Amino acid sequence: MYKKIPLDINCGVKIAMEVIGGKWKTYILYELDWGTRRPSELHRLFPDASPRVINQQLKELERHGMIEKTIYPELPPRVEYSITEDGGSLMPIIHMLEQWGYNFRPKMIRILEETEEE
Amino acid sequence: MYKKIPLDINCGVKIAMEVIGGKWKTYILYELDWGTRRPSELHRLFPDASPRVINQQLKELERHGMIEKTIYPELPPRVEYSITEDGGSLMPIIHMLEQWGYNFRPKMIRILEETEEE
DNA sequence: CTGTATCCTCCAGGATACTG
DNA sequence: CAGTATCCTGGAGGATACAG
Repeated sequence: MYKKIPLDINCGVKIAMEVIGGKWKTYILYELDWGTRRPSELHRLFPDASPRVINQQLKELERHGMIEKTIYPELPPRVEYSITEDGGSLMPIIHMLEQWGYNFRPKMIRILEETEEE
Repeated sequence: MYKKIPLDINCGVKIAMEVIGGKWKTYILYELDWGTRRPSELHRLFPDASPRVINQQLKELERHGMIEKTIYPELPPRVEYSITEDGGSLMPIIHMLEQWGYNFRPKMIRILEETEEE
């Protein structure tokens, strides 16, 4: 039976997955890799995700040191997120995943059609 | 609100994740990349997973064309799984994930300790 | 040995309402 | 604008029993 280990800390793949596995994390990293973004901008960029969830994912990415949060104590308060060096080291992997998935896309579409379990 | 799209078929990353995202899939691919394996061998290799779950993941990997199943109609029946060319094309990515995670491991351990939410 | 059918638990992620 | 607190639900994946 599976033991609820805090995380398979001995498995590199699992560690990486823990960091990028969140539903919106790769999108966020991809976006921040282009430049700094404010929370409200991100919320607008991902209208399919509720703001709460985006904030959640931002918090985790920040905790893992993939992104950085800068708070400008203005009125109203302004917040900006940017990618860190560690976060940047993730981009090559994300691009590989994207490329592979894109190449596989035609086959995936056929598979989904043929085994249609809609 | 998030629409239950059968899969973000337009996002390469999500397609790749769909294929390798299962809890035991990378382990299985990793193992089959070394050589052919019978189900019972895999069950023994991953004692923390119930056989049912392994079979599940095998089925999905097969459906996606990452592995191949060969049935020898003997008594008792013998079955062997092997990795396909498409499956093999996944290995570089898995190795990158593993490498990145392994490099990040020390930091991850520190993060887990400091923010201990056990 | 290989595989399916049942049942159940847990939690990521979604909706909503609210505070500063 | 930024952020938190509540509540809720679907589905991945776990245990177990059983069939070919």
